Amino acid sequence: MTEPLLVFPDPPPPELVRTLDLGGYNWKAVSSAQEPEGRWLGAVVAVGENPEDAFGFCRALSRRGLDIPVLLLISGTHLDEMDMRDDLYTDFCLTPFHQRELEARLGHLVWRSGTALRPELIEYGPLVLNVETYQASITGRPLDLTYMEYELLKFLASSPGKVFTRETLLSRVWGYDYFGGARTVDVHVRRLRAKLGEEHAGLITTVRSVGYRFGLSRWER
Amino acid sequence: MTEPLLVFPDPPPPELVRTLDLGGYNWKAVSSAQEPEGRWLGAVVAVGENPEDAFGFCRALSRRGLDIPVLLLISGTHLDEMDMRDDLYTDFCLTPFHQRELEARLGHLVWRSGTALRPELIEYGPLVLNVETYQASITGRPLDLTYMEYELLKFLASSPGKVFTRETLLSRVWGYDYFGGARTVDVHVRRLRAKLGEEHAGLITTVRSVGYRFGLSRWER
DNA sequence: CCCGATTGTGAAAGCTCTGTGAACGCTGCC
DNA sequence: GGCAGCGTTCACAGAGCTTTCACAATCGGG
Repeated sequence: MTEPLLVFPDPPPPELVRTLDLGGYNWKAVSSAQEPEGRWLGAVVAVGENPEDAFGFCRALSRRGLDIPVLLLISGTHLDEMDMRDDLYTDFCLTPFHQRELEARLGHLVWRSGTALRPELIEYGPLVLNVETYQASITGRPLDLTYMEYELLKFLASSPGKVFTRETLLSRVWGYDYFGGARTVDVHVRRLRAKLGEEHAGLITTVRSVGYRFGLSRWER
Repeated sequence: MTEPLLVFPDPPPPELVRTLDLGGYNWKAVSSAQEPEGRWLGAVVAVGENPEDAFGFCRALSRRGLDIPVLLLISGTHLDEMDMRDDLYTDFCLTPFHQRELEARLGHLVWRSGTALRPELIEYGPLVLNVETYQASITGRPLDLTYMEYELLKFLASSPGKVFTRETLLSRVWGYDYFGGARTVDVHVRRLRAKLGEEHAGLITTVRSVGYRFGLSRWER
């Protein structure tokens, strides 16, 4: 079974339920962004009488670090509410909707999270991470990484060049509710560097007083 | 002026032309994917009687390596044609469309290529600060800045031409509760100037008895 | 042109941050 | 129970950065 879709609000509009069930989707309705745990394929958010409820939900999702595509169901009369809120949604569908259109949009959304957001291979220069098999290799040489090492490297390598603070890494890699010392990150980075080998240890650079960065150390892009 | 939108076919449907012009978009219609040269914000592809024309155009775009978002204009009767072609488009809009919906989708498409694809940059003349990667460069040459140097330069460059007192800089860059001497600012400015190089040291000017300013004021020079 | 105020400069002290080795505790397996 | 692998924590030392200070240079007003 594939990962479920997150649906807001709870209960959702009946015509949405119908389309989701007819399409064979695995879904779960919630009434707050605090509830969802684990992994989600995407979110379908119905904008009701009070648009702020829906937008608040979207905002809470991204604050919690759930980086998933969001499909908005919105009536034409509320279209203006979407101005300047591009960051809160991925796609939208006007209500009342045609069954076929929503199906197409859902399908596209799912396709997107299945490919664009989740490549099975993460490659950067000599480094290759196979997300499916949990294998990593550099210059063809296989890396024997532990679970946390793998997760950390995967997260860093997903956004080459971007600097992450230790707090961000702890919450995104270890879990948003993780409670532990920031030096844990240091130690894992050290072991990663050691396993990458002297030659490639520089793939992970330290940004003093900020955190760590993967790749792009020498002003490219 | 911003980069133009690519529109297919040539001539495009009149109601599309109307929306594009009303929205103030810079656009150009083409009848083949071979024509476009240079940079494009995205593409709007109207699917007509013969859907294969449009899809062929999209396919040709990606084959040419134009990695731009594509908005499909398609009638409900042709929705089935989109099955298994998720890779050819980014978003779609059913025809006949409501002016307001197409505007919203266009806006979202443009927003996407303006942010998701581009790093967050602070630019001023030859200076570029990448906020995400904590990297800075001038005339393409990378600057190796320390944390405080970077923060100070970022703050100054965010308001070109504006003069800041040392006290303001201390409270805004170092922190509102910072307790230290004002000369600290001087020293950091000096090292920034040194790293900017003789040629660009003047980017930070001293305003005697007041403070420092980044960039040239309108009245000088 | 002189003098006080302000800013630039070099060096050194002091502090913060990171790398590192080692130890601890936990878990699952034999 | 003993053991091995893993994640976490800790203490310490070194490196790098920030801040301070004294002094030189510069500016502007009288």
